[in-house]
Amino acid sequence: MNPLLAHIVDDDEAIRDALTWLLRTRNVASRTWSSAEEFLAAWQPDFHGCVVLDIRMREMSGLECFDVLLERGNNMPVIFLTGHGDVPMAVGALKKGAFDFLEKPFDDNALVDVVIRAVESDARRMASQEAQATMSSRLAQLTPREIEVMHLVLTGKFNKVIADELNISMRTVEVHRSRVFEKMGVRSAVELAQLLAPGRD
Amino acid sequence: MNPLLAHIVDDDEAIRDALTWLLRTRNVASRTWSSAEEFLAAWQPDFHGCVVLDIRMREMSGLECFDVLLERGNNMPVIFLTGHGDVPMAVGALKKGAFDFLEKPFDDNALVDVVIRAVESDARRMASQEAQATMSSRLAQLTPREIEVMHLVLTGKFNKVIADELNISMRTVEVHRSRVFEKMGVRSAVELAQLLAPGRD
DNA sequence: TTCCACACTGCGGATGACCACAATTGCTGC
DNA sequence: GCAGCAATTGTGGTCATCCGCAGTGTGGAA
Repeated sequence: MNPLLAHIVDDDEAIRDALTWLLRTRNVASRTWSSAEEFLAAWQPDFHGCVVLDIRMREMSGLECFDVLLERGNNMPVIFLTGHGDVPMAVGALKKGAFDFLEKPFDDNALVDVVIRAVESDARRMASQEAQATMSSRLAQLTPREIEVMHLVLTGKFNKVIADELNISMRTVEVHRSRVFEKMGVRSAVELAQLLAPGRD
Repeated sequence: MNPLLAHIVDDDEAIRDALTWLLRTRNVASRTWSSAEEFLAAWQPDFHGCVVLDIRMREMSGLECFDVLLERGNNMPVIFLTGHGDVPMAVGALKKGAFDFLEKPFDDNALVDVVIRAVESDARRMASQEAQATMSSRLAQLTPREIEVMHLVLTGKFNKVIADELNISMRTVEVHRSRVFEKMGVRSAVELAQLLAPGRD
């Protein structure tokens, strides 16, 4: 259903092939690109899995490619490979959010383990992001006034108080409140609060 | 009120003094130790600020010291300094949660900037941890039955339904519910949900 | 102009939440 | 045994919520 997938960006065909083969034996599919430019041209916001990125490549380097991905809002974990890395480079990459930073020659199993952790991490991210997308689409259905009322409801205020603050009648607040519950698919203010505040219990 | 504080662990007195002086000019206080052992012996769970940790020291290394801190549940950001670090060492430290990893010779201003970011980050952590501690102490005051009822209340169920599920009368549920609100310092189920689900809006 | 979404309001009733008053049972510790 | 806490239940009343029914007004789209 959700195939594990690694995006391999390296200008060395031997590395690409070796990695692809290695990952296949561990049940992870691969897509390969021979340059950062090529990968970036193909990249879409809905890409999932992880990125294995060689640092030293002709033209655009892996680090530059990473920066572009960050600008574009990429969410996939990025694993760097390098033969000539130094400490500041590794530190900088990790602090920017890279998933890992491995030096060549690397242990095959170690790399595959890292890739698997990365794709699994991405799968978890996708799952939580999906729930969030549902929320956003529901919130988008609310009228401005409904959103306003919803926020006040979420503070635990009585309808009477909300009515006073908005200078409208209690009945109107009730109507908005009811519509909010209906559109958000909940049956009480508590459920709404839980929905808008995930990760609990 | 909350003095910015750096814990400097380095067996080179010249470095300790230089760092202390540098930080003082930027309004950050320092405490210094000449070995990891000495620092660990003094360490208390309520230490705050940040740790500046040299990696190569006689006896216990900075990395070993870091591991001990992690076991003990240290929360302070740890900044590593090293003259002979390598990439795997830096990557390992950062993935374990180190705040930064700097190579000597380092730029004075850069280090001070990092330290300041670290102590500020710790101050934020302390603030949120404090709120969480308040929560925990309040939750600790609840009886088992009250906690049980609270969880059901937080699902948005009616008192009647909760009563059925626990095989008790509605009146009893009301009493527990009321005590929960009282002990948790809230006035409605929505406020309770907000309290137990921070970081929203 | 007609239709429609949105905001607004009132009335009255059913249901749920909350509370003061009052009380019983069981267990723990002095 | 008695004090104290936790859990339990009932009565009766007040306040809040929820909802159907009914209606007004406004601004934008067809």
